[in-house]
Amino acid sequence: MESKYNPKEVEEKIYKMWEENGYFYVRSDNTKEKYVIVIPPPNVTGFLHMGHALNNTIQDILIRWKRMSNFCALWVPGTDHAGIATQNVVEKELLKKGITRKQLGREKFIEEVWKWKEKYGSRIIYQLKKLGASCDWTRTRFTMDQMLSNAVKECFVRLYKKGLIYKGKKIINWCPRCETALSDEEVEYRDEESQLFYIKYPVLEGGFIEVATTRPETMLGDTAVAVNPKDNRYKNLIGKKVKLPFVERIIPIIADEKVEIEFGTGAVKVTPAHDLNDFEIAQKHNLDFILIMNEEGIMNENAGKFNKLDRFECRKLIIEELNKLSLLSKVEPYTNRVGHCYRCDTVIEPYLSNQWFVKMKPLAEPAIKVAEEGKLKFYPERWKKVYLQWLYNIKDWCISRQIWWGHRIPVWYCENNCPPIVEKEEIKECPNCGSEELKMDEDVLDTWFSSWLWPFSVFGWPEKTKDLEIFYPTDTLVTAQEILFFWVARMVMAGLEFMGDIPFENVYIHGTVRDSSGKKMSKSLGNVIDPVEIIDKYGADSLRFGLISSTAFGQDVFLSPDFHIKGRNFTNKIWNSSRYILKRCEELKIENISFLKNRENIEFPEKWILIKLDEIVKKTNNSLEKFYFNEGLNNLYSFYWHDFCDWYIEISKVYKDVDYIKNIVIPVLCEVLIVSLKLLHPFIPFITEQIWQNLKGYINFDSESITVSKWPQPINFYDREALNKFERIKDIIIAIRDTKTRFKIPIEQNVECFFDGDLNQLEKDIIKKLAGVKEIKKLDIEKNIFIRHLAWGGLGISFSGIINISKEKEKRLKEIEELKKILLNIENRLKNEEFLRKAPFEVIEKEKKKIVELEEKIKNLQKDIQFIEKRSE
RNA sequence: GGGCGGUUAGCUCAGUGGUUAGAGCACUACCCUUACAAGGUAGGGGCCGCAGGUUCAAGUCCUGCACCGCCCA
Repeated sequence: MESKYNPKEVEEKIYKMWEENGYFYVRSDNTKEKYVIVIPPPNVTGFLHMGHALNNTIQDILIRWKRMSNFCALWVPGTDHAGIATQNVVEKELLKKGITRKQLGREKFIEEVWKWKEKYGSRIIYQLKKLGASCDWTRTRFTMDQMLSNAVKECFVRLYKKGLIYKGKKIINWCPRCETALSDEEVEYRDEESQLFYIKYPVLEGGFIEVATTRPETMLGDTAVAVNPKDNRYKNLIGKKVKLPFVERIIPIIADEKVEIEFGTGAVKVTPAHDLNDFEIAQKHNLDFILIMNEEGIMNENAGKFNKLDRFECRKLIIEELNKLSLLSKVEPYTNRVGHCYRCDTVIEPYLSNQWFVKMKPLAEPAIKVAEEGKLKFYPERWKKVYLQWLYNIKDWCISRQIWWGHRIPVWYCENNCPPIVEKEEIKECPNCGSEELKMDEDVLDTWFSSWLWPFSVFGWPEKTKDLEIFYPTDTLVTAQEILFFWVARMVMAGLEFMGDIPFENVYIHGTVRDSSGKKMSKSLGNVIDPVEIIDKYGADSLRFGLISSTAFGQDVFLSPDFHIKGRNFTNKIWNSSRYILKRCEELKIENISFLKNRENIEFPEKWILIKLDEIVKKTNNSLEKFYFNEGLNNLYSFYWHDFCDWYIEISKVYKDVDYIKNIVIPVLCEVLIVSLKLLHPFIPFITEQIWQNLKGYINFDSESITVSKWPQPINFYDREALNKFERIKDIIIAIRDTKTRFKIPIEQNVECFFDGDLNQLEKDIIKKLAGVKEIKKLDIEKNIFIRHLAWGGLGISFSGIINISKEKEKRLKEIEELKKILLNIENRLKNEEFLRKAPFEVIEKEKKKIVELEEKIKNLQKDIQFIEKRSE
């Protein structure tokens, strides 16, 4: 084994070994208790980013832990077809060759997308493997697969026949760049510094009425001016007519309570085809709906002389012209929220359009119930409130998209205006009139309309498959807060609607990965840390360690550029410590080591580390049960590095009795190593597996690979006396080291020591080795020594140099002062009758014990000072 | 406007009412001691954002305020 751990050489090989042995593959006829996770499917166009890395590391930890705990642990992987994003990517590729989508035509274009998918669609899968994700790849799904497409059609038809899907003309969010409708969730709102324009509309009967707007170009589509009926300023104008500039349309001044008296002038222009509020007002007042733009955001013939102008060009020009006509009375700076397309960031246009919708209220009700009743659990729990809030105020979901890549809406229209035909299979003939002139709906469905079926479509629904029967419902969903509404809530609705049960019991929501200043990582900000680069340079284990150890339960993660260093150092530490243990086994030619069966006749250091090991098994289980991954990992880190390496391994070097070493020390070293590796395996799978493989032959293993080994269980091993003995030795060693450091005695220079308590030979040997001591004798103050008074007795170190008396005294005086303060606090606490009456017995006892300890510490420090003073005489 | 989260060491962060508030990095001093310098040993460094309150006991619970971030309208 090399002295430096090189993950590059190891990780790829190990992953291949796991796959070849089929460790992640789960048979449907497995009889073990099952534990199932479905992956949040990444975009097929995607690159692995830090969010994915965190999300999938967490899932991998859970699945590896459960797999080792003898569950039938299934993690279903896959990707989604990301309609708009993928179409955009392929369009861009084609444009490089000078071909537009429209030139190519629908069928040819779809072919191109599939070609692209075949070529690049497995990139993210490959990257997940690099991360170490232990998915059952034989079950990899894609939302455009035959099986999953079938589920989408089934779902659409069922909901349509139930009356929960309808087509309607409504104001929707339109992206003029993607040329499609978007759902409310797909619009990102941002505060933007813009301007509020005050425009004078001439009233036919004379004078003007002034309206305020941030989007003056929409005036071309105005079909009314509205005021609040309570607004005294305008009471006399209600019912009068306005002549709209430019298009010269005569429109009424109407009264509607929705108009805010305080906003702008109190009079608002009403553009029913380009604004949701105005649309609602228009429906109430029977106004006309006039679209003034085409689907690309270019003004149309209804815009009169502004026809063919881009919407923002048009805005500029309108302002200029209004100015010329003296109809622009003022312009104010104004901050408003502007909607942007979540895929391409283009400013969204509210747009009157004929689209398909899902009626959400009836679906939301059962999804609300399962959360309220606690059947569906959220970790951290606060997300339940956010989830419920969204469901309480749910609006209908616009599911049609005017793009080509996706599931085509299974609806056919007959030339004779018969009712639309909604069927799963292709329709050749109108069931109403028999006509063969049928046209299929041009639109495709929102990608999330396939994702919300994911927890059961991956198992073959609506077919009654074996997989579906045993793996649904799944157990835990691990996801980020950003898609709580997009995805999580909708999956719950779909699960309850189509399967009659929640799709998962636990929803663990982790935070967002941010840079160290708290900003989201994004390419445009240039603050991205690329996980693939970290894996290539430092290994997946370093990445996983860094991510998990710095992600507190449900909190956002702020990553500094060197967040992976702790993990790299730790893996190196694990590597070298096991290298040492292996070396010992080789030197002593021991093979087939088994763990100790009898722990009676072993020395206290062995007992101590085994007690600590049992403790860490308990702690790790506890942390994993609660989803406290960082706590679990950090405890393991501290145990492995500080308890095992710093103390036990060092002590293990002290023994000279070969039989004891062979029969006890080596088995203990191996047991602690193996159990630690197992506990660490879910977090850092590669190095733990590599070491497991290296130790084969030396140790009797319960399995070929650590991946499928048995998860450690606590055995409640405890021995108070051994712990006390260990603490005593530890204190003495630290005191000697500290004294040596203070007096500038090199740590490797062996000094003479004096101690007035009893020490057996082993204890003496340990102190000698770990503290650098030549000989330990009975305390003899006549010698030229420096004494410190410990709780366990006086400790002297032979010393002939010069002591900085005042410095030593000062340090101790300061310490005494601090201890006295604490002592006083505790004494007061113990004088407080209410404390004595109300505090639990154990707490009071603890406080009393503390008093004794503190008093002794103070006494010992005072003894130290007396000694120092005497020496300085 | 409503809601949620955060504010703890120089930096990044843990801390699930009950020891004298912790870790990693950085810093200081000494050390290449045969597993590991990606290491070892020892050390310095905190009005736990501010102001009240509840409690025998508050970094932890409650209220208000300030600042930072997010979500929804």
